[in-house]
Amino acid sequence: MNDKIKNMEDFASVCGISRPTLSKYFNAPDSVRKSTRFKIEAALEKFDYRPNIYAINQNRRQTKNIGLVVPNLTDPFFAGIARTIEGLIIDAGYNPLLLSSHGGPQQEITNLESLRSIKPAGVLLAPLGRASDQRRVNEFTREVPTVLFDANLDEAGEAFFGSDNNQSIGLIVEYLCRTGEAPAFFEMKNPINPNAFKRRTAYLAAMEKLGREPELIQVDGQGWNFEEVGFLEGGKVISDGRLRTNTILCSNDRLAIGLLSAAFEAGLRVGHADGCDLRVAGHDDHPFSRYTCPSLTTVSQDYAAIGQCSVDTIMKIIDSNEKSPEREVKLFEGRLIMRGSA
Amino acid sequence: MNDKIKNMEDFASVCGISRPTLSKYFNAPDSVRKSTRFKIEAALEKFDYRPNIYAINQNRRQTKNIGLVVPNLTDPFFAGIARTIEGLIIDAGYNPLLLSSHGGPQQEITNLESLRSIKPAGVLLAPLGRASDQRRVNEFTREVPTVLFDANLDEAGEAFFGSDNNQSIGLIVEYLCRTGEAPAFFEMKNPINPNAFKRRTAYLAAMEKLGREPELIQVDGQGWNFEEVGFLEGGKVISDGRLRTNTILCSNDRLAIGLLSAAFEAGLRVGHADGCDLRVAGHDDHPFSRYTCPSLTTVSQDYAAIGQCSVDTIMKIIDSNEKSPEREVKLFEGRLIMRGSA
DNA sequence: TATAAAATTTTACACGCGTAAATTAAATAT
DNA sequence: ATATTTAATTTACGCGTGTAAAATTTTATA
Repeated sequence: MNDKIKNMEDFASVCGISRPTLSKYFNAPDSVRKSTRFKIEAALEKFDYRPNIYAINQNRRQTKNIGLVVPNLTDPFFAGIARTIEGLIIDAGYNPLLLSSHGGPQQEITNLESLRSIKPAGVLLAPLGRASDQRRVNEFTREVPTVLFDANLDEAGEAFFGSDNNQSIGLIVEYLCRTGEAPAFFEMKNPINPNAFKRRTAYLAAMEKLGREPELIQVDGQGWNFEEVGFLEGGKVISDGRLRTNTILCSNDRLAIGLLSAAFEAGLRVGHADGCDLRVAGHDDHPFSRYTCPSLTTVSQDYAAIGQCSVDTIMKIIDSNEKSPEREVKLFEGRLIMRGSA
Repeated sequence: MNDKIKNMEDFASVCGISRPTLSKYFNAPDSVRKSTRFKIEAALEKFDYRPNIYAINQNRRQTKNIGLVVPNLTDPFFAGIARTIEGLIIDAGYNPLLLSSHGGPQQEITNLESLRSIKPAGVLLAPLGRASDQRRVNEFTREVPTVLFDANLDEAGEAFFGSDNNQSIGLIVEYLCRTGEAPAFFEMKNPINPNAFKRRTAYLAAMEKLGREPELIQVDGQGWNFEEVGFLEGGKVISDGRLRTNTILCSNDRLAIGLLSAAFEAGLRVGHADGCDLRVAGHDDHPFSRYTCPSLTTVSQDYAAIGQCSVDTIMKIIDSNEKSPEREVKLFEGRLIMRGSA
């Protein structure tokens, strides 16, 4: 009892059973006789043995690891999604490995490479999108079962689940047009974030459908400091008096947060009430958009559903152990979140 | 050349060298003769062999893994720190494993347990603080070389590096007193986040030192939704007219963000300019505090230094392969960030 | 060129587990 | 009580690497 348990062999002997049986127990506790299960669990109380994870993974045909790659963890939006999906992976009996691409295509590839060495059973990838190194991502998805979410890439992975930008942007454009002046669309000229181009296109389509003249406000700025871009460039737009409308729809909430800050400093009153100078709306229902001044009108994405669907699908692929014949694509609808800013 | 390389043996033969030499190369490329290094690297171009990480870690005395545990990744403040430290770990030639405790002591222990099975060379832990299961954290730190940062726990780990709350709170209290009315201190009655109690104590000490009457505003609220608490409870404080001063120092920026939102909705003008009703200050220099309305006056922590120091120390411990005789503690000074709100 | 030093190879063993086939023991059904 | 099913054991092998010691080759030094 006072000797150290070093491996499964030792532990099997103190349990009074054989090592292969023990191995079976650790892989599926219910697959052994009840009486032996009690023996094992009693021994587990006394000794603090746990199987060596490296030896396990070296010999298993498949690991229980699932890779989870998001574009940028310092963006609370992705941090929230990641946490949700992490939970779903654990519930499915797998071990999530969370990696952030930090907004860069190089890091994205590095993440996939480092996942490859971990031999994951599957990967859930929210790619950077246009910025991604498509060739190398495709190469990866041919070798490892992968489901894309949030942003799509041509023919990469077994499936894609994301938001229907046409529907969600259409929703808020319609709302804005119905309740006031038609919105201009505020975005970065060369946006690095996923879905930016989709949203631009969706805006143009929605405006055309409503018979309104679209107005794109495309500003300079690099990288992922969207609040800063919204603040600096939004400030210029305001002070230059370039606006033909009093309503601005931002490509995402973080740009809107910066723009709200610029409007505040310029002394503009933002909102839909009488006496307001400007209406501002965003997209994503960012965790902080409830607490901007005024609170931000936006569209929320159904990330519970997208996450659940992504995890279910990767599990199905893993279990069936075969690539699905056709690539599944499913888009989820956004929900209008009406608040003070528009 | 068309046969698959399955292991180091196979790869050694196509390189024309022995397997142990190859093993040596992968562990330290410069430890082999230049001519053989070229042979290996030429072969690496042709074949896509990479050593099996599970076999490696099973046989090494030590893995190259470093655990990195933060209280809550959905808080952009911690997400930023985590990213910084991740980079430092990689630069040191180690493999970071990032885990978030999601604000809960149970998850914190789960994280440590799951790290244990990975047999990390060392762990950098930003604990929950008062909420932590101290006994079990201590148990862990006795078995695995651990450096604490951000929040301290009695005698846990080999070292602690964090901010000097006395200095930083003292700094902003002094500033606020010097430029206007003395601040009340806004915080949660039962705060779950690290450092909250330290800051309360620091506030009381700073006020006493300046000969001012302290005023604690301790509000209800649970969990990590600090913005919501700041908004809801701050709104009550404002509407109840409970304030004896026009200046509020919040325990952290996220509370301040909520409070600013409440003040805005109540029609109060926040800032230090003439005609303002309220001054609000925070602590941490949260990534979004630049873009609140008005922008938030706060104190920034020196996380570049804290991160660097933590990584350097864990590396020193790993290299020397011995527990340091005494527990090192080092506190870094904060810097006043003067902006519009106070 | 002889010698010393460094790098490499050979040999051999270890790590801790998964897994498969054949055998034995126990639980369940007849 | 016997036959049948189910579970456990035994035996044996494999996974892909680290690592140590001794023997050999290559390179650097004198």
